[in-house]
Amino acid sequence: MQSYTEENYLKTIYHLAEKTTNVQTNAIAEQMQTKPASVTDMIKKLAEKGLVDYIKYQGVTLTEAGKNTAVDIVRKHRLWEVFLVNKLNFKWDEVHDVAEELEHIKSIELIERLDEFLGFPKADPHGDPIPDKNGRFAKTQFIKLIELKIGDSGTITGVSQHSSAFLKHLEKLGLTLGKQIQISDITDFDGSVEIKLSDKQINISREVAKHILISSNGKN
Amino acid sequence: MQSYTEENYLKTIYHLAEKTTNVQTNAIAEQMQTKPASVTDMIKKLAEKGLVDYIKYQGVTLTEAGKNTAVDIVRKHRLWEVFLVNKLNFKWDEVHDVAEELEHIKSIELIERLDEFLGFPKADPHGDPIPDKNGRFAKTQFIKLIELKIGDSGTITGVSQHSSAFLKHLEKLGLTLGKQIQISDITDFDGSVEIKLSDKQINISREVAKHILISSNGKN
DNA sequence: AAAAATTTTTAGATTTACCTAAAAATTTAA
DNA sequence: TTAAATTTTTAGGTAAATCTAAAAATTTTT
Ligand SMILES: [Mn+2]
Ligand SMILES: [Mn+2]
Ligand SMILES: [Mn+2]
Ligand SMILES: [Mn+2]
Repeated sequence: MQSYTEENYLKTIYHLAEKTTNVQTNAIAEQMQTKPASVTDMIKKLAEKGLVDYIKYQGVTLTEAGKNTAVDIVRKHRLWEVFLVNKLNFKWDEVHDVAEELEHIKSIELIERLDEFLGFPKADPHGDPIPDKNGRFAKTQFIKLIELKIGDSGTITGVSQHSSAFLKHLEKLGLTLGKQIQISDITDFDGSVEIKLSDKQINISREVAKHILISSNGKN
Repeated sequence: MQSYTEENYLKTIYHLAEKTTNVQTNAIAEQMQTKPASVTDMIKKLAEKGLVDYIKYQGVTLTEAGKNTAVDIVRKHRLWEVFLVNKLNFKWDEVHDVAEELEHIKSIELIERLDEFLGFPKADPHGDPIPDKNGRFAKTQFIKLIELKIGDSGTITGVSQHSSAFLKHLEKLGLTLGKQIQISDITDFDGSVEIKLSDKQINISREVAKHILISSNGKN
C-alpha cells in the first residue's frame, strides 16, 4: 500500500515518462512543486520498494509494479473527472483539483462501481483515455491542430493543456470536445489559424492551436 | 485548514460529546485506536488552534469553531454514504470505511453539488440525520425498540450500532429502515422481543433490540 | 580539455503524528 | 482519610516528508 505522496510521485513520473525517456529529478521537483532534494529522498524510497529503477544522476524509470500503480491512479483520476462533469455538472476547467484528491481514495469496489455507474466511459472530460480495470487503454493517435494544413478537417477530441485559463478560453471560443472543425486559412504574419466551425469562423493563436488535439477525418 | 487527522479527532470528540458531557482522553484514544499520550498531544494542538476548550485532567469540549468543523465532516460522511448506497448500490453495512475517507475531501462546491444530486437527503442509510450546509439538522427523537411495551408499534428509522455484523444481521431478519413493526410479546426468560412485521413474526435478542431506533406511531 | 553552468545528491534540520515508559493527578475503595 | 486503582500528562524518541545549504557529478561552453 502506497501513501498519498508516493502515489503522486508515481503518477508524476508516469506522465513525465510520456514526454521524455529520461525522467529527471528537477522535472519531478517542478511538477510536484517541491525541491530536488526532496525528490531524491523519495526516489530512493520508491526504488527500495521496487516501484522505480534508479541509478544515481541518471534519472528514474517506473518498474512494472510502479507503472501499474500509476496507471491505477490515472484511471481513478479520470473516472472521478467524468463523474464531476457528467453527474455533478462541473465544468471541464473546474474538476482537476478535486480529482487530484479523490484519486487517492482506496477502495477497489468503489472505483469499479463508479465505472459502471458512469457507463464505462472511454475518455475523460479532456479527451484523455481511461484505463480499464486491468490498466489497458488504447494509445490515442491524435494530431495537434497546429499541424493541420489549409483545408484539413477533423474533430476536436482532446487538449494537451489542462490549465483552467486555457480551458475557459476554448469554452468561450466554442472549441469543445466533439466539435467539427476545418482549417480555412493560416495567417502568414503570426501563424494564427483561421478555423471554420459549423456556425462560425474564428481565429486562434498558434499557442492555442498547439494544445488542441484533433482526430483527423480526411485531409485534402 | 485542518489536517485529515485533526478532522478525525474533532469528529470523534463531537460524537463522544453526544453521549457524555465530559469527553475523556481515554475514550478518545479508544475510539481513535491510538494511545492516550497521543490524544493529549493532539488536544493541546487543537486547543491552541481554538478548536477545543481544554483544562488539564478535565477533558475537552468543542468550541463553536470546532463544532462547526465536526458537523461539516459528519455532513460529508453521511452524504457520501447516501451516494454509495443510492447511486452505487453498496449495502448499508459496506459504506462506512469508504465514507471515512471521502469525508475528508476538501471542496465546498463538491459537497453542495453532491447534496443536490442526491436530492437533499435528510438522513443517511443508517437513519442518521444529515446537517444542511449551515450545519443545521433536526434533533431526532427516536425511542429504542427495547423501551417499547407489548402492543406498541412504530417504524424502524435508525440504528445506534454501525458494525457490519449487526447491520448484516438486521438485513437478514428483514429489519431495515422504514419497516413497520409491532411488539407482540416480551419473553420473561431472557427479555427477548417478539416482533410482528407485515409478513412475518420474529424474535430478537435484547442486545439487538437495544440498538434499533423506532419512531413511535402510537402506543396502546 | 579546462572552465562554467547545470543538475543531482548529501548533510543536517524541522514538522507532524505517532510511540513507550514513567511521573503526576484524580477518582474510587477500604 | 489513607491506600489502591485509574486516568492523564510529561519526557524522550521514532518515522515520514519536507526544507536549506553545501558538496559532488554531469553537461555544456569556451
Ligand atoms: Mn493527487
Ligand atoms: Mn483530465
Ligand atoms: Mn475519517
Ligand atoms: Mn451512517
